[in-house]
Amino acid sequence: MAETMKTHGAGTLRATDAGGEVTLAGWVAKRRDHGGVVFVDMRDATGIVQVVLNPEDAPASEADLRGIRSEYCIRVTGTVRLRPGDMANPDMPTGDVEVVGQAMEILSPSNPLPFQIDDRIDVEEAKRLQYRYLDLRRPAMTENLLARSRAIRVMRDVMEGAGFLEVETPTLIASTPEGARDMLVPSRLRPGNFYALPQSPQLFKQLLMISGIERYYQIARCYRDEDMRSDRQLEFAQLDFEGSFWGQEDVLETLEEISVAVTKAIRGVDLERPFPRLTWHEAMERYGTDKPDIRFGMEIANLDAVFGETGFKAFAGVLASGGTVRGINAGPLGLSRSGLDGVSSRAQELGAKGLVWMVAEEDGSLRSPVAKFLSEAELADLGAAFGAVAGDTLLIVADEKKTVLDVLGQLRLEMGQPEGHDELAYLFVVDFPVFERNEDGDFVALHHPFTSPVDVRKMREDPGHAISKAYDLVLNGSELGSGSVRIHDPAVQAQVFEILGISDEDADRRFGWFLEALRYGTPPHAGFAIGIDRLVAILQGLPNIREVIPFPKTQTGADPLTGSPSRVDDAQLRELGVDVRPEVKAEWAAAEAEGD
RNA sequence: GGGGGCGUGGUGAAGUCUGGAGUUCACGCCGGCCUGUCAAGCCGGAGGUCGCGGGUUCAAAUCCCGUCGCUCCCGCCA
Repeated sequence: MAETMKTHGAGTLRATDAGGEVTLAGWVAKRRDHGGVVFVDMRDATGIVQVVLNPEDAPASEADLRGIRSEYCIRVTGTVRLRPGDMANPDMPTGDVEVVGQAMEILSPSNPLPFQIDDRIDVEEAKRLQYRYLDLRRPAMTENLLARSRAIRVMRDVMEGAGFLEVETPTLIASTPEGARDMLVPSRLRPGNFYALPQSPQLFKQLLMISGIERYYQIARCYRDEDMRSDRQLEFAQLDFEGSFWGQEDVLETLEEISVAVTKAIRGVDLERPFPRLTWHEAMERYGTDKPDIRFGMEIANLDAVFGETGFKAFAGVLASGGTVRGINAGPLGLSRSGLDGVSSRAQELGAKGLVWMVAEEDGSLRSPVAKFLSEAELADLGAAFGAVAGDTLLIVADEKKTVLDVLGQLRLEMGQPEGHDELAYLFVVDFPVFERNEDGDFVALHHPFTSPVDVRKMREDPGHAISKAYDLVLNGSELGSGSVRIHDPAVQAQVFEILGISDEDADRRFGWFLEALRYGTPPHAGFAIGIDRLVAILQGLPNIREVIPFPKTQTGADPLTGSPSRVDDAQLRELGVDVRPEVKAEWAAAEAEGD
């Protein structure tokens, strides 16, 4: 690569470079001025190396030599040498060598810093985002961007190797009010009209299948105008791909290839294939969630049979009304009475009416406030159902099924989820239902309405229990992405819309262009989208995806660095044919009066 | 839309419960000394609207009300 201002990367120098003359350019990560000799830890994109500036070598004027400060941008020409005596620093990759400066020039001084650029120092995230360009100088952040770049490159390698064509789809598209809120962009050429930013390239990639592309992929930027979380941003990146004449197995196999390659590239670990698979039903029954963390056991046990004829009124009542009794063996928690009561109130916070705890004793009995209401046989069966050994804590919830699974699934995570990220548990969740009921009791698509059912006739007869050809990829309890075999038959698509309560006119108005396209020899096709931010964050062992996004938004959608989002001139709005509503302007005025 | 946590010199924290002089610690910054350090060391110094507004009180970083910002979570995210 052409590089006229420097000959080497600071972090690349090794003992084998000793004796050579180098020119480095980078930043002052640390300065240690001994009055005579000055040590400078010099950092560039490749890492850090120690530079020795000795006044006897006259590498610079006395003013420059004493004047350099943290984060000054400097250039040094000098000789690489092995560090004398026992001065090697085993904690640095470049610690065997140092650069003896013969010439040092200050390329660009730096203001005093708003915070120290040091991986060992915690700084409030808002401050980091305000000065993100400084935050990104930290080696840990550089490392995150590197991991991200590497992940994307490996994804491209796998896709290109498999004959996929990278095709870009538009980001100014029609709004389809379904699913997440759309990010809207007003149109100047058609005042009062709006584009939406894509929540995913879904329909465009299906169009590409109809176009005969057969194998498409894209590193796609997607937008969802919903509230943020540690694993959700307004805009995010996905590896989106789709294949014609493809089924579920083709997609899952490709996903394994991608996951294996990315994990190898970032973590240096070889994953075992095939990945475990759970049906959606199994995942819900055993883990209380559709994205189980299977790095630990603590599976949910169904206790309905144990309490089939119980005299314990609370459980009997729940069972009589169609509910269920289930529990988890949380292992040797060693909690006091008040600690256990704390777990109980946590369960109530999560929506349970109550929680029964039991502790297995040395003699095999179960200690619990409700033990006196249970028969010998019930207690024995319970211990067996949980495989309880002395010291184990059993947590039992009785309620309607959804509540029980919700509460136990969450408690399971809170009691058992491992802290670290050393272990990586990928799995596929398959056989999702086609529909779920919303709060009004209407059917809504669990995945999206273009997902193919396994059996069309069964779907018509009993939509509530219909299985779809949809699947998710899960890593350590996080949903990395989802995909499905799509509907390629317009008649099936019409039936799905019908069950969803979307009238022909509605479907035609919103998706007519797409339904029309389906009528021109659409190949069977299937695909997937992997959330790149989440994948890289988990592989890097990070708690939130902002760490792997160079310029993320805060939870309220702001960028503290650039000040977005911001108000715009009335003149701009007028051109667009839109106006800010009076009540919003009133809020602005009130805030200004407050001196905000 | 709702719940929890946080906001104190440039940075991070303690102080807040139980009101009593802007008090403390570490880092950074500025100056001095110092030629082998590597989170250099020693000496000295500067630096504050305790997020903001209101209230209670003789007295508020501390108690009360409101508000803003950041964050975690629920809702939401087909």
